[in-house]
Amino acid sequence: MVKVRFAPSPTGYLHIGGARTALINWLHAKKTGGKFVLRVEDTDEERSTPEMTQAILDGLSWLGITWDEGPHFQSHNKHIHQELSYKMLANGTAYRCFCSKDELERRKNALAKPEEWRYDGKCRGISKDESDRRALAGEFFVIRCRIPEGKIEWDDVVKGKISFDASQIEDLVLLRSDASPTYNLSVVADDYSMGITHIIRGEDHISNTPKQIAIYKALGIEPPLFGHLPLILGPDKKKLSKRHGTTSVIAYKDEGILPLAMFNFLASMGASLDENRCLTREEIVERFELQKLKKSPSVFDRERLNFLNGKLIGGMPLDEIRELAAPAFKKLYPFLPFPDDKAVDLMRSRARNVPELATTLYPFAADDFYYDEKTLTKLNVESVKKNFLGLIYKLSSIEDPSWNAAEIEKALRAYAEERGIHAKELIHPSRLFLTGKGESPSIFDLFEAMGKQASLKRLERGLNFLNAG
RNA sequence: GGCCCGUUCGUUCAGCGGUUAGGACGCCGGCCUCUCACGUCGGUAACACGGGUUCGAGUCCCGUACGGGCUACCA
Repeated sequence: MVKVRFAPSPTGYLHIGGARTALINWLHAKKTGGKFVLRVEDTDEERSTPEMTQAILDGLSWLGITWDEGPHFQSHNKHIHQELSYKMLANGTAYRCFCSKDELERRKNALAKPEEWRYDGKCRGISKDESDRRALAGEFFVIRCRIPEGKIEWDDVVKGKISFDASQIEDLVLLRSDASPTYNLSVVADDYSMGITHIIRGEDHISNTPKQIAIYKALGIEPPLFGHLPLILGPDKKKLSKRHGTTSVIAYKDEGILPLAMFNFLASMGASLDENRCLTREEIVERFELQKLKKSPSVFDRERLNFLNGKLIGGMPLDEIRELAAPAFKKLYPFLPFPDDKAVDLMRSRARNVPELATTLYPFAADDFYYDEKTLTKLNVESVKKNFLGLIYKLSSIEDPSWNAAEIEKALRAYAEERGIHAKELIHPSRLFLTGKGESPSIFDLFEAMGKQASLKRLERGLNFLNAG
């Protein structure tokens, strides 16, 4: 059975890249009927915090990524990892290195090209007896993995064949001088003990893979399958980072991005889904194929995320929209009543995110809004002063039960004809008075959704405003 | 510097030896119309370069260029 894992280190929020890695793993698990396990790589005690762990969990949950197992904490397995390194020491695939950091640094800098430094294997040849003796005597040491000669290669699930010459890989440290296990050791140990079948992670781990394969082999274990995902780039084609603005996935929640939109967006990077709408998670699972992922990196395109989000909002069931918009509205305007469904339904098509929708709902709840300056200056003030009292009178003559878009339109157009003016002369100012904006949905729908009383009140307010000013 | 990975419209995803190189986002224009959005119709725009292989190459191979990643007793 397929078993995959997402193994973040809790040293920061769940960022876009991590979220995508998690998502791909999740999709592959779902697609194959496998399991998705969550493992927190908290072995860096300096930088790991419980808050960050929680933040990552929250991020995943928000996206709708659920885990079948875990979260496991890598730090809990420390002693197992230590034992493993001693096992390697015993079978000769690892050895003690007594070089101090300073000494290593010195040797490195002594090189003509220090940047080409790799551990020189100085302690490789120390005999077992001498090694034991020095260790016993209390000398500090690290345990390093003995990388055998030859090639280390694997068939990457997404990239294809990748090959490293062992000479390029240094004898990496397995156990530090404080006896704490190193990342590569811990990862191998945990992946093995958890029965992980596919290690799907970011491309930035490619160079770790030969090291880990070497450890698997030293331990006499068959390595799992590896798949390395291309990174997500910023608009400048560099690895996405804080410099590019928001990278924490959860921050998009506050920007009004819906989890499903983000899910679609992330799933579509490097994969071909239906580009034109938001799919359900199930549909995405159906279309997903690990082997078909693109090998080259993608640029994070906020425009497309927005598009997807807008599509999602436009096509959602009304009650779902209300549930999203109501809290957002409450947050913006704590003391105002939330407008009814008619208003929500009317305004949703032009909103690309939730806060935007909430903002446009304001005129339905209150009438103290400002008028858009630009639209105001374009207004034919004289015409309004001349005609609006009559318009208000005309509209007020519509009986309450007949207050609907069709009737209102009939009345307004009839009135325009009576006065010998174009309907636009009434429509545009009405729009401004009703919403404060120069653009809105159909004015007649607006009248209807707002209700007779509120509509007329807003028209009066507008007229008074112009008369006063 | 070394090693590894990559390279189709501005962005994104198709294309898997024979296509007028397609779809989407963005942008521009038309339609709809009371405005904006939606929708719809149309337009813009790409195979990094050079060599091979082949009757034929975006598609296969090799170089070059460019981009990216890694190069810790971090993960």
